[in-house]
Amino acid sequence: MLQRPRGTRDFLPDEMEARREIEERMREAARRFGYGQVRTPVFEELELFTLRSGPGIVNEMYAFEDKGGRALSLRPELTAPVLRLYVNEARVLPKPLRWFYYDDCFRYERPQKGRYRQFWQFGAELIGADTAMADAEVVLLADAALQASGVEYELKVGHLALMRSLLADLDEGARRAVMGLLDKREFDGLVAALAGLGREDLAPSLEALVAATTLDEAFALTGPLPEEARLRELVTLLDAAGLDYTLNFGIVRGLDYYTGMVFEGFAQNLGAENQIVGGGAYRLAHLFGGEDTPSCGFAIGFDRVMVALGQVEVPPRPTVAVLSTSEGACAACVAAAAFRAAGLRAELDLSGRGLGAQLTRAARTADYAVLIGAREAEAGVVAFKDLASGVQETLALEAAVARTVGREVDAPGAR
RNA sequence: GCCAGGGUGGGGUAGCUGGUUAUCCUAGGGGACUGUGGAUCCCCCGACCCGGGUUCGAGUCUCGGCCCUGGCCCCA
Repeated sequence: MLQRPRGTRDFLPDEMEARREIEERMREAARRFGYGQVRTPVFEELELFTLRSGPGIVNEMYAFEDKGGRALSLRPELTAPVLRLYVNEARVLPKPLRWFYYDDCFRYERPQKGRYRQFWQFGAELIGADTAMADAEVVLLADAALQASGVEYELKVGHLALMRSLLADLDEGARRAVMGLLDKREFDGLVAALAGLGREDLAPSLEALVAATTLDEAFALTGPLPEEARLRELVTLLDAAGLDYTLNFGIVRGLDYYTGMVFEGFAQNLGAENQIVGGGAYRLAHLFGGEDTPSCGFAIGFDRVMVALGQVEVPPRPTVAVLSTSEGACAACVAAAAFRAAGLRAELDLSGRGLGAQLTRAARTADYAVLIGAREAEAGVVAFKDLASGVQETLALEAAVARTVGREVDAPGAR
């Protein structure tokens, strides 16, 4: 038997309902911030991603050559494609651009909890704004989307300038190594690495910076920096907005194009892969041939949010089972159409079995049953049954539809 | 790429010191039941991941592969 490719998943209707529900809540959050959706191709020129992330990532990508010999790859992330879109198509649009996206990405990695080879990202990019308020807006949108989903998580906000100022003397390779160790809180390794560089003196202040939880603590370690005023303003804005977060200057965020503010969010019960959002201010457009444009964005690991949420309660939609004998088949189709037109879910019974058997099935899957046999068809009425209460009435079709519209559905114990 | 634990009907499982027709639950189909409820009863359907080895005989032991789950690495 054919198998689904490794690291991919199939989604059945119940799970899709839950995913669509959460997607819709995030989408609505973005809309309320004035963000519009963009969509880019599922594959791009390979170079787009190596320009952003370095040649080393080719191994982790679904890279391939097409029949014309072009080096392409399924997208492993969406920030680079969206910025490529901006450079290609949208350079002259009035700034700032407020865009969001929800699409699938592909990485050739070893699957584990919350990590799949095809996964979905919900994210946003704010392009062409370079103020503390722009930074704040992006963090607040990320939080709004996650809050709307209902996931419980911890938000950490930081700024790269502080750590970089402490490491300003180191060459790039050493700086990367040190930042990587700090990101993982590997202080023993850090001390050893600094010793190898002859800079043991940095260890205390670096460890203190990672532990710092206030701006005053952090800037006491670094001294005054040009970024200080904007960072202080950002914190003031986030606090005024009532955001629940902590400051953390140990956030590294991998790559060099992040320029200032950075943030990450972590959820519980996710095992080793517990980061559900990451973002920050960056400059990327110039890599793709555009002007050097300040941008800020984030990406939410949608599948991880779904794992962290567990069961998602989707508002029930009343279902009408339309049951009929052969004499009532035509009337049943008409009745189903009337319920559908009223916004209900109407399911015809296709079994051709007796009404008793049809009702047995309906009782498990529906909230209401409409029965149309020879008697009802002849009289031009329907038998309308509320499956929760057991009450049955003989009504004109319009009256039966009216019985269901706007009515709350009780606990779906009948399902 | 590395490590650990796993793969038995669609889902969940028993069998694991090798031995007749592989257990049970559930789901699915049919019937009792051709106009009224989820019950009950009966019947049916349907599985040992793949390949090699040991053996008279392998779901069971052994080797390799594939896949799953989680962890390491990585995490744009």
